[in-house]
Amino acid sequence: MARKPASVNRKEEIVSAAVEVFAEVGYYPATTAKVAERAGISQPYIFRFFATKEDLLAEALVVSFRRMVEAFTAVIGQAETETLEPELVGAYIRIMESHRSEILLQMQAQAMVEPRIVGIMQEGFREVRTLIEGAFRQAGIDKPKQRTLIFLARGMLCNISMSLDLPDLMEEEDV
Amino acid sequence: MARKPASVNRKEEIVSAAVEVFAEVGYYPATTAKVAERAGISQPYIFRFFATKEDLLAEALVVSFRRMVEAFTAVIGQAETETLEPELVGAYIRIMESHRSEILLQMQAQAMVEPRIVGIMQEGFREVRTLIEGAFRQAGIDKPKQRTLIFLARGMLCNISMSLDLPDLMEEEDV
DNA sequence: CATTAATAATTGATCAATCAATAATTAATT
DNA sequence: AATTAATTATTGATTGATCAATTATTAATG
Repeated sequence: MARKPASVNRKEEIVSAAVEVFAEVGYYPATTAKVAERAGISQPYIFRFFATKEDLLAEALVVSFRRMVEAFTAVIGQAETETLEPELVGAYIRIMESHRSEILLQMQAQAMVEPRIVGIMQEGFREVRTLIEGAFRQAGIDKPKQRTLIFLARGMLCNISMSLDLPDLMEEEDV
Repeated sequence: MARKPASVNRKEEIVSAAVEVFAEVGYYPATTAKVAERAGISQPYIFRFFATKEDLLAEALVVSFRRMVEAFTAVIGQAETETLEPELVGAYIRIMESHRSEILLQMQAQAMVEPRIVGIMQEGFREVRTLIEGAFRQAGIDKPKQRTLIFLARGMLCNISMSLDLPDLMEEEDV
């Protein structure tokens, strides 16, 4: 077989492929062979970069939380007090559109029991929560804790609405 | 091996065992052997009642939604308008306490892609949503659609808080 | 030519599902 | 009532497939 030319980003390419495949078929049913195929490399070569499939999942989750935190941080850095919350909502919607697979993967991980994965999810949630609440408080928004809870809760329902293809779930206009 | 005496509830016993085991280790990593052990029967005997492991999952999910709908229906049938919403919240919390595993299983299924499972989840969510919104509307609660969304959203965040052991996530008292 | 990047081939374990056999129960027959 | 026949409930043993992970090789690069 013709060999693939070397790449500096091999590791990132594998993570991106993994996120997609894990989201498409589910982490457990997903095979490392499929991930490799998506990344355009051979299956064993994944294990040059990740000791186990779970390591790969862990890295994918860390990346997805990092992206989210960076997106929110950018908004917080430049939004006016009045528009802060809707802009954070907007940022989340943009992530859901541009990185749907990462959200789908996070959803899977929310129900996993592997201690390592639980730890990463705890850390990710705590970081996001702290960031949002701090921003609300900073902006002088009333009842920041409560507003943060509602913000996160809506996000989680929004995920389900997307994953199960139930747009009605997010309808809120009472006429 | 000494045979187990016949039981009329075999099927329900298997479903209950499956819910527990699926919740404890995850649906995919869970083996039919573990489910059988929990149910106190032999592994192959599961397949007398369920053609596939997925069939068993499907039945478990249907059961879990039925329980939830029944609990909410009972509250709706007897609650005063003023206390309707808090009582529905109370009913949900009681389910989370008494049937934690069913909630954990629903969470897993929220991110699954198997068409059959997606269908069951869609139907379950739609039924719950319709039930709650109808009750809010019936009770003359203002903005029933919006209130339903918030109710469901809180429920979903509450699930995550439970599954990831992050009680802080549901703290809402601003002092 | 030595090092690094990559693949091919293989393995060992796991598990859903099948199949054939047996224990328990019920029904029929004396 | 005892005996037998038929049916149902349940298990033991096995299989065929799948897959993460390892090892041994080969191609590229500087």
